[in-house]
Amino acid sequence: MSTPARHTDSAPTLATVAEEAGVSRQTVSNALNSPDLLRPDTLVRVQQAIDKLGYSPNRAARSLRTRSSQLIGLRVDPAVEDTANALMDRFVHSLVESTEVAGYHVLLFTAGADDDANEPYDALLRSAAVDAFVVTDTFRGNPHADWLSRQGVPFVAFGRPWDEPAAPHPWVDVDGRAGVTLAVDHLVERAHSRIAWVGWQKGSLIGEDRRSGWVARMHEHGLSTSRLSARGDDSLEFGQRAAHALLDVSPDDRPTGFVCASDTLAMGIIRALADRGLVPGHNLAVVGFDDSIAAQVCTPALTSVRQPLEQVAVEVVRFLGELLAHRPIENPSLVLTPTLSVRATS
Amino acid sequence: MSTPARHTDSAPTLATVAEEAGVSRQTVSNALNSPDLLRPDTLVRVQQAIDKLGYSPNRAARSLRTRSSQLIGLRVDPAVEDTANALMDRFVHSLVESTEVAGYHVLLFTAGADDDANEPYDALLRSAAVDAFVVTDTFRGNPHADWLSRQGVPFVAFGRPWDEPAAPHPWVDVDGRAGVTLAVDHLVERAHSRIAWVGWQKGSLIGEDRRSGWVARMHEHGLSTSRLSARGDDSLEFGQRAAHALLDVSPDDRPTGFVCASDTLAMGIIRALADRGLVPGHNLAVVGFDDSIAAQVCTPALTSVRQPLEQVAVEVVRFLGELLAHRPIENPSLVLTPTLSVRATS
DNA sequence: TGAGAGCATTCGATCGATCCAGACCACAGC
DNA sequence: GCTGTGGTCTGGATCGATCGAATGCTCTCA
Repeated sequence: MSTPARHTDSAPTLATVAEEAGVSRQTVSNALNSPDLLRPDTLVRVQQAIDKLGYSPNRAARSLRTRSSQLIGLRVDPAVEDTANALMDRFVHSLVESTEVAGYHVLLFTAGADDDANEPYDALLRSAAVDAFVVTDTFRGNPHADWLSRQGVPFVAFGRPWDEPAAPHPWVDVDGRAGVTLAVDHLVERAHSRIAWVGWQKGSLIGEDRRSGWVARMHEHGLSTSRLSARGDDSLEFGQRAAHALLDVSPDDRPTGFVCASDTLAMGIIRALADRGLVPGHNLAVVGFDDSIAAQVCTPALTSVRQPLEQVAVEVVRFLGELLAHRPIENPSLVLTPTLSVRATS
Repeated sequence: MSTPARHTDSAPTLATVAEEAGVSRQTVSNALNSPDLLRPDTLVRVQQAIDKLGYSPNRAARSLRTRSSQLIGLRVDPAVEDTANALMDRFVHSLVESTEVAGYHVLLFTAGADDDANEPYDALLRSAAVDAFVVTDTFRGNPHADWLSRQGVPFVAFGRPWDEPAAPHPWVDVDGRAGVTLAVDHLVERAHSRIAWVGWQKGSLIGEDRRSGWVARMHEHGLSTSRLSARGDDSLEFGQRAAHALLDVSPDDRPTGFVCASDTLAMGIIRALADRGLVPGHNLAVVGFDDSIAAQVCTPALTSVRQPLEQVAVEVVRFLGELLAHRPIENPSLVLTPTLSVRATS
């Protein structure tokens, strides 16, 4: 088997393999990159030499020559502990798996303490450390997308360019509006008619999109939305306050169902209900958004809209492949539909 | 400002900068790597040329020559959605930040569908894609550590080598036993005397370590541990079953406090209490382990042992630095102490 | 028989940085 | 004046892969 401490020895190179197989360096290179160029018997001979020596091409050398690092940059923001961040975990896992299938790896970086949040993107690209980026900004729009586009930086976004629907870069997004529609339908089926919305400020276009699903579907069901909407920041505290405010009205006006822009807000509502000695379930329902781990393990378990992150990752990587191969993408945008994970709170 | 589509043009190289500054390539290289070798006025001239051209050294070329990629490999396991996995999120963020300060980046990879889980490590190292690894296996021991050590692979572990305390590689770990001790003390202060342990099977050495904190501290307080312990897998369902079993005894024998090996188990206990119409708080207490997001947002919010992951990451990177500089590490192991995040369930 | 086509393989140059050895210069000491 | 020393800077070789052009070879067909 392998010698101990082998990794302190010098590794075999193309030249080593070539000598072992009795061919030239280029032939070994071809055996790896375009095997169909070789005569079958030569290919076998080279393969045996490669296996015998345990050879793997040096990525730095290949990268230098081909001008491609086979790395995809992904920015991870400073660790804010909330449910949305935990959501990224699922996405990152899927992304890593998908990129590997395509022969790439994922490189993580942060914005650092720098004033200019674009700087790290530029630096990584200038030094040819990565071939492209995956940009994710799920809460508000993509502040970087615009700048990156103008700079000619290759990237694919998770999240659509709200401010500029005709943006040229490829993107994949989840239909938040459709997700909320699912939630409303679900509560209507459960005989709820006064269904409230607890979401984000008007500034968040994602928030407005999700909210629009509530407004539209409520009206389609012939239900009123008046005085049933609350807007604030994405915090448990706001969810809690909003629920209390919505419930502090005459009994007939009280909502019996809550649809939220995030699981964090939904958790706040559950806490507000607990403050009042209430538990969501049959008569009172709460639906979150993101299907975070917290939604799954809390008691009672939270019904939540689940984004198909695995599929998002796959599609993002597909776009990346096209982009890096300089193939034109006929339809560089894709909207996927979420599902509803029904649990105890509804 | 910068020209649009600049990244499709060819980037400046050392030679470009050298010409611009009227010096040789080597001098530019020195300006970057050992500025003290240059005369101050030359350094300024070179710096100006660098700034003017917006030059960044090509990582592939540097990596090829210096035989160092400045990348640290980190394996992310297939996305199992549980509270422990979310914990890694915090660690990864901190790790990325710490590595950047040290001039490194983090590269993610998976074990893939391969039979041999060591293969990806070997492949990345053979191809010189990474300089070292960070290995994390928080649930059971480090199955890879042994193999990696024998292969001479440079790595630092988060989690101590339970099966071989004298293992030669550097590692950083959190004192789970001390964390549980904190939890027990906290409940004793709150006047609990029948405090149960809900943890993992005997096979898990981490689990045994945590449990030993409970056993020892209970006895130090002169409290009995008999018939107050449950062991099973790390699932909400087991936590729930265990709590029911522990409570299905005569009233005098019932535990009033629960200390758990994980937040997942604690969530199961909370659910079991809910099944019985009980809510943890004053008379009944539950303490989790990991301080996951779920612990923070569920209702009632869960008291939990918090691992100092940010500090772990910093120390791991410090060890990595020493390791890669081939400096001997006098004391290559470090145990950090967790804290207790006190919330509503206690 | 010899020109031409097609395939398998080889050779030299190259990507962009750093290593290494040595050149140049100013200044001190004998 | 000549050697020695230390601080600066330079040019060529090198890391290990791929690119591009060219070679040798076999086989076909006039």
